Amino acid sequence: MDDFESFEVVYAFVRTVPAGKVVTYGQIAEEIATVRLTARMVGTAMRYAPVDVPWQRVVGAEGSLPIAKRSPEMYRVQRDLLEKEGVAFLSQDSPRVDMRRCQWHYLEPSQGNLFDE
DNA sequence: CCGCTGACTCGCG
DNA sequence: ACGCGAGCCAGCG
Repeated sequence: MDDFESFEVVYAFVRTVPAGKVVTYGQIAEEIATVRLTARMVGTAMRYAPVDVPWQRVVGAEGSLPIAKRSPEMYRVQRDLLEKEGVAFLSQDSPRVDMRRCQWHYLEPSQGNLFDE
């Protein structure tokens, strides 16, 4: 899988996501305007991500972990990595990241301080 | 060129 | 809340 030159921009983007924060597949596809991407393609890019790319910080819409359906082992790995970096999950059984606290925004989230915490 | 395949997402029952 | 089907589009045989 060395033909995915366009995936480099995706990897570069993911490398900017700080530990403890996450972004979604759709968000990446949306925020990278230099190349046309779909969430599915971002998924493929993550599957073949180089070792220096924190792939675990890319999650599904609403904080889900889409890999869970295809591979329970990978789900466990991703969840462990995220919890180790301090990412909060909504509950033990529900595999959902607390997006309100952990989603990382490349652009300004908005001008208003939302609910804060 | 055609058809199938996804670390996805959204809308509907 | 949850499964299902449809849309998505670059790669690959």
